[in-house]
Amino acid sequence: MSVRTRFAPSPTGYLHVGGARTALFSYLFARKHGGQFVLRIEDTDLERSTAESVNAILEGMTWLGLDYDEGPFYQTERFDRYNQVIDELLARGLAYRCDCPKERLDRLREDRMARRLKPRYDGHCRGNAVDPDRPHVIRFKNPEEDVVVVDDMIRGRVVFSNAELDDLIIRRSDGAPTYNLTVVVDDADMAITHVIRGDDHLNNTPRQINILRALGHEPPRYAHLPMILGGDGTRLSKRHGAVSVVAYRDHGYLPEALLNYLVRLGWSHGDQEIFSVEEMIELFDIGAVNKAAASFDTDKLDWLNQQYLQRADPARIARLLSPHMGRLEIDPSSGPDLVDVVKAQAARAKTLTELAEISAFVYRDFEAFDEVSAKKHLRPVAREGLERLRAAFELMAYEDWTADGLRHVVEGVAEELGTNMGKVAQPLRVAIVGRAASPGIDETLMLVGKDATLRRIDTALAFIAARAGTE
RNA sequence: GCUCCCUUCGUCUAGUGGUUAGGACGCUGGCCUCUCACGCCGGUAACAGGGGUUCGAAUCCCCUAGGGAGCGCCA
Repeated sequence: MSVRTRFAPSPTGYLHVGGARTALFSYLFARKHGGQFVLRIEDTDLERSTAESVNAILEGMTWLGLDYDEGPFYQTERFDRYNQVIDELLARGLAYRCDCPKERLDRLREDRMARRLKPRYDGHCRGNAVDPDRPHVIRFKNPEEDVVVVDDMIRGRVVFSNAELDDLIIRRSDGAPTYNLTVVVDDADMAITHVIRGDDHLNNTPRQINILRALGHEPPRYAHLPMILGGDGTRLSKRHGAVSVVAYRDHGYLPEALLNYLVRLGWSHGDQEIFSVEEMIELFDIGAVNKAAASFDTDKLDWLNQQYLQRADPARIARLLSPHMGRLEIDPSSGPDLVDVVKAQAARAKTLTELAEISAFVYRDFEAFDEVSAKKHLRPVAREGLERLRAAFELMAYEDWTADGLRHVVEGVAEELGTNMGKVAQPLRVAIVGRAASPGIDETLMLVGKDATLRRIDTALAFIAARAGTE
């Protein structure tokens, strides 16, 4: 039988990193075994499910490249099927109608809590003939004896006693089926062989297995993934900044970097840190996934993103960078090829957003010198060097404005002055970039171009003069 | 409260009875160097606690502590 996994989010929010990792692991497992990966939208909670959420989830999946073979299937479109199954359970005496009033249920709950017991429905209506025409819910008749064994691919053997379980509601009084029923029917109908999901579902699993068995199905294999915690070790939430995967895209992260980060959360392969998707598929082993929850560490994600920024095709990075330049109101087509900028800058940024910020100087004059840099490098002693450089640059023809030619000019001026490169290049760098960090001075000059270089040196000389006057 | 799950550097992890407890991020010292970054070399830092079992425990067992999940006409 071919392997079939599924990702089954409920559309009550965006796709967050925890969900994305669950989807990734399901995807990898299916791909590794040559099986299928199914997307199912669990939207039976009409109150909280929204179309925007569905779109956000699909958008996140697409951005990450987690392509599914079937779906998206929507549970709201399968109510007839669920009801058919519930009726069958009812007819076979495996489920029953219950009209216990809320007050009775509340009292039961309080009673049991007071007696230090787990709140649990007592099966009061099991033998009652409840009028089908009066308001009621349908409960599944859970076995009272024995145990249910979950042979989890990550947790190992987990045993639950049926005495701990109660007769759960499978159809609400409004006629809508509930989660534990729909999951089971869908996983069976969709021939899911491996259920990979968050470990918040581990406690639901014995109930689902019981329903599955009542329906005459063999349960699938289960793998319950540990949760992902925020950087402070608490549950992931909006407090932790960008929790939506699409927000990571907007903040300038590469999908392959996020995927790589996520796959290493709870899983590893020796000392390897960098994995392409192809490698993940080849090496991923669900049985080797950790049991303990992991904390999300933005610093490490940043490092990975920088690694990918350096290694990726510059042309592709340039395309992705363009909108980030746009956000700074810069039109890259107005200046040097963005691909050249990417080649010069890629190793210097952690995100596309940062890459755009540190590259803005190529396309437009900066507004003010970085205070610390200017104080250190734009001093009267730098004046003569800048003047000589300016004179030399002015004499250069536009077609000679090359990295090699520019480096010779700067080196030449340093030699004339009998000083080292740093004494000449740093003031020049601050003059044309605005701060003391940029690619090599030759590359930097080349990207900025002759006109802007001369203009900015003039500005810097004026700055030095003004400063000399006030001191 | 009850049931289930979890526990190695700050963080992600390797480790399956004998290791100087390894790697990565971060932090940090240095090298490279026209700056920053990259890269390279080095440092910092962990087996939650207590009992067992064993010649020998991070590894096996028990207890405690701490954390998490579930106990819904949410999923």
